[in-house]
Amino acid sequence: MREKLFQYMAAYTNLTEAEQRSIIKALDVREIAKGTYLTRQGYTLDSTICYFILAGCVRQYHIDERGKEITTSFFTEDHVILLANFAKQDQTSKYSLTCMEDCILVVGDMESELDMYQQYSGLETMTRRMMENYYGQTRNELANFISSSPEERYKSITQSRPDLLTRVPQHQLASYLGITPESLSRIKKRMQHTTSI
Amino acid sequence: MREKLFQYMAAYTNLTEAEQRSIIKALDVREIAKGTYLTRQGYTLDSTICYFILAGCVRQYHIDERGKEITTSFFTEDHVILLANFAKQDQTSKYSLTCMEDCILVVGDMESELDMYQQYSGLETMTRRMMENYYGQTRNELANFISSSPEERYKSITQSRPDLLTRVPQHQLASYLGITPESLSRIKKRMQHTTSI
DNA sequence: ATTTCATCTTAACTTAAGTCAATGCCAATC
DNA sequence: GATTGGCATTGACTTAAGTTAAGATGAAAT
Repeated sequence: MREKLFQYMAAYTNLTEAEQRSIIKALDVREIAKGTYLTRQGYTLDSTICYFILAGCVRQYHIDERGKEITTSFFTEDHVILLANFAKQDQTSKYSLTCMEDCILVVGDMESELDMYQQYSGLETMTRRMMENYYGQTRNELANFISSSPEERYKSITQSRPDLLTRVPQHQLASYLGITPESLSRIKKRMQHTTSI
Repeated sequence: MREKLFQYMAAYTNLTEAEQRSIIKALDVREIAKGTYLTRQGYTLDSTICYFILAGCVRQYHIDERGKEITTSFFTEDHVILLANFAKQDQTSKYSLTCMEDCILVVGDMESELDMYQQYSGLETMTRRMMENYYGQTRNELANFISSSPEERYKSITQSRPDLLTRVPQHQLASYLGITPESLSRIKKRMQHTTSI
């Protein structure tokens, strides 16, 4: 599974293969069981921790003021989660993170990565580029969400992330699209009619 | 105006003041007139360019398939724009960027910044941290947008970015909230009633 | 086999946003 | 001062999403 990291890193780095190998060897790769929580809303968190998803699916959600559960992200293969972004001022977590499947994650500690950046000068460049990319992707995701209606969002996700349709329950997917499960049901029904003509 | 950069950089860097000064001196700071376009939808763009906003407001928008203009970002003070994220495969721009006010921007070229990273070893660390932050902020923005209704979004923006309410026309703000100008009008009217009780 | 539970769907009804058209407002221009 | 154009609001109407409640399905548990 570590092998997957080579392909991924290749796009961002000019580190030598030897360097890549020793970096990857040093990484903390963990298998984490379905149902495990990486953090829970309201719990104090270690904001130096980050995750890179090699395999599996991690759901981000929270319970809002009215007691409703709202899913705001599905992190899957090649996605990165920075717990720093989950922290409120008091260092408790705004969101819960739960593994929807058995996952294989690289667990990173931003503090100890600083040592790695010292050892491998190209590594921080790689990380910077990756972050620039994640930033951009997320801005585009946001732009997409703003510009489209619930129905368009659903169509769009069937294109961009078709795996999600089978990997996660519909009511969580609905929530992630900003609508109720009932609305998603209706949208799918509407689409059956119009696409079969 | 360059002075503002010191304060901002301080939060991300351990560069010496002398280093910071020479970096800032080397930056390309430009005054750009209201109405200027930084890029236009459909035009070929230079995806190595990035902007840091020292003062002013830059609007991101596009014309959708039905010919409607949709505003998807307002970049203001301390925000960063990476044109790389605007590029389609053919290097034309998905979005237009226009200055809503006279702006003062740091105009960066990601290529030539590589030289700077060589000269100042702490600079890339600073950029990496900034990008990690932007990534996180945008993920939270997206989570916020997903979790809230149009009315909640409007309330939320009056808290988080009250300046926007006066800086940009209402119909563009409405679009940015994912609704029509008419709906925004009604939301404001509703709120007058309920808050005055 | 039965129960339990979660999930998805359907229906009836309410609410809010979209649409279309008209009006008022203001600032810029001639 | 009259006119134009852009913007914000309002009203009437349509459409779609939210809400509530009731079934249908299926998988897991007993």
